[in-house]
Amino acid sequence: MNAVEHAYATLRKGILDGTYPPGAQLAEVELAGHLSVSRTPVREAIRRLHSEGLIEVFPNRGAYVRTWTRAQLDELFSVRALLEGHAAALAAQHATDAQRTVMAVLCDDMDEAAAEPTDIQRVAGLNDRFHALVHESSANSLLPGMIRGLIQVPVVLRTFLGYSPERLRISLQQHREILSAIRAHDVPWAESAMRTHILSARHELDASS
Amino acid sequence: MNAVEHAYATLRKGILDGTYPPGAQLAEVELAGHLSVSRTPVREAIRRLHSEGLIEVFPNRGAYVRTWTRAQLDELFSVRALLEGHAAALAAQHATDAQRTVMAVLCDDMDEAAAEPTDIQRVAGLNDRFHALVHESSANSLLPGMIRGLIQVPVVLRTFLGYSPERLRISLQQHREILSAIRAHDVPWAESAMRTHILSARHELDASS
DNA sequence: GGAGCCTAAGTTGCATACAATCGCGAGACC
DNA sequence: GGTCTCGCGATTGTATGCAACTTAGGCTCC
Repeated sequence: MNAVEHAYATLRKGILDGTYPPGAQLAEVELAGHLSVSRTPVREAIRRLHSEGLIEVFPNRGAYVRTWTRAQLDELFSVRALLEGHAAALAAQHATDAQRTVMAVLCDDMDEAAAEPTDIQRVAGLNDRFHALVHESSANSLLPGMIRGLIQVPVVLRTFLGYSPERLRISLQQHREILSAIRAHDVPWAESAMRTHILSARHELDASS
Repeated sequence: MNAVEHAYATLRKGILDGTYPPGAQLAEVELAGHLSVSRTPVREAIRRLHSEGLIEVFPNRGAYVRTWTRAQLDELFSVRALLEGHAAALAAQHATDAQRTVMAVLCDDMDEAAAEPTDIQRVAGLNDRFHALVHESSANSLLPGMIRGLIQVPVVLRTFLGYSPERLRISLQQHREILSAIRAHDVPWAESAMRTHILSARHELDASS
């Protein structure tokens, strides 16, 4: 793997898993030493993470892990509901049979993984793949990239981990409903089901703090 | 101005005004010489433009001005209608009196500038400011940045320049309607008027080719 | 004659050295 | 005692040199 990719992946992972908590400074020389690369690829990785909104950059003063306010997270979920709803609507029109089949398999796998309380991490991974597949099925070349920039925010990813078994069951049921709508080629239903799914998660976030 | 900013601004301008046409290669050494800076800031500017979707980067093979297909432009306008419509809806709820006043002034200025056929460029500038103000008035910290990434595509910017006097009049009238809706705090009206404005522009683009 | 390889030129990727800028603290002055 | 200023340490910003990769051309071999 090339140096930039290595630095980018490691930094991103560190931000998401809390190694670099919100507000922490990302000093170039320190990171370069830690990653065994020079400052150049570190700088490039930092700029890339900045463009994705994961970190803030102050000219001549360094880069810091971005902090999110409650209000910003609410805005984020609103926009996400808008875009993911649109993606689901398009998926209801354009998803291929193969894509529908994989969605069903992912739903089954999630049910299975959810039965084991220790597999939460695995459920989260399958959840990501399910959503990514819906975006991809929209046959729109812009949406996946735009949504990806939204859902990688740490808090969004961690939302899933705090779910109760009951709440998790509801979330998986919502996936089933989205899939049903896409299978039925029912555009408004798909859009609405996805919006419900996202806004429901936002409510959970608000309630849990 | 620092070197990166200089390189970024110059490159971006060159891409938008056609100095670097779609598909053209952006060689680092050549640009560095032309801009009187080293390759380092040029590289950073290129990466930034890449993250904004204006150029494509192939690892080890260079950067090229992005080309847009008809289908991608259609998708772009669809997403834009979605996001700008949402922004208008929020603006109807949150715009301040001062912001509404400036919107009205911008509409007046556009009418004035549109009377002179030579001032098309000025109309385009005022149009940008009007839309940016609506985004800002949404009181949402994510939307302006996301929409900005969409509307800076060369073809989108140039759409305006090809308008007939009659078509231009319609566009300005649509601005007035959006403003009326925002003034009336009528959320669905504002969203709908903005969507109409964007999708109408998309139709114009389709028809003119 | 055609396919494959090999070499060389040109480009990007990365490392390192130097320059510019910022922030903080010590000191002087009011 | 408080405030302003100067200077130093630390960090980012930029330039340049070398390494690695890609590609195109010509050559050899089949």
